[in-house]
Amino acid sequence: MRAPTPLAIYKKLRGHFGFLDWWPGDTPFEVFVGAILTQQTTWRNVEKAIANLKDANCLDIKSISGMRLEKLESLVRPSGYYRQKARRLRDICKRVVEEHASIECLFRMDRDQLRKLLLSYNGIGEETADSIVLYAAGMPEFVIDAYTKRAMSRINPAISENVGYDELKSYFENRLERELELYKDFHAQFVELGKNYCKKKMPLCQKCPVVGSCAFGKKAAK
DNA sequence: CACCAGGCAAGTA
DNA sequence: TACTTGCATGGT
Repeated sequence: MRAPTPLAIYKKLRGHFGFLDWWPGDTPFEVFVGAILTQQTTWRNVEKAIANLKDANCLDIKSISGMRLEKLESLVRPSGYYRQKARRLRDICKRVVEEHASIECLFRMDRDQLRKLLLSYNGIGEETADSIVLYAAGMPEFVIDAYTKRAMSRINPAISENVGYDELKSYFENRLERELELYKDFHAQFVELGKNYCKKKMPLCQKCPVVGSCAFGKKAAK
């Protein structure tokens, strides 16, 4: 049994979970902030932080870039690592305001240039940069995260859970059409799969919707 | 109680 | 280059 192709995996997930209207945010800036705050944290906690920023009427780049650090810390506290995140978020917003005036201007950049610029900010790594490019700027950039690595390592024995970020990203991009809605929904499907069927404590994905093609599941079923 | 969540950057060898 | 460590709240 050969490992399923990315498109075959997507079709199975899509059939199981349906289309996921994922990471909606009222504005691109809200998505941008959410992408940074959600690092190594549950979305539930990020929602609290975002709600705090909204309640304080501060969910805009000017407010955050000029805010006192202690105030921003108190607002984003529920998202965890709050001191690091507050400082990094503020510094990133400051740089965007100073060097690009607005998020809208930033997002008018070429896709590769935007990604490189985002990576140059302290606090934005590969996954966050790609998430921002894909969901906030709306450009097709495939996102890899811990769930994607874990799920793929179980679905395809040739892929290690410790696979490099760029390596796995290229694996998908080389086998899929570069299409915005596909990239957005595929990543959402992987997160849904991860949360429901592919957690660390669930080494055998018996109920996994991709189980028919999952080597790990078949091995366990024997 | 222990363990984990949609990472990142700085430090070490 | 490749590993290790600190960061922190909130849910199960």
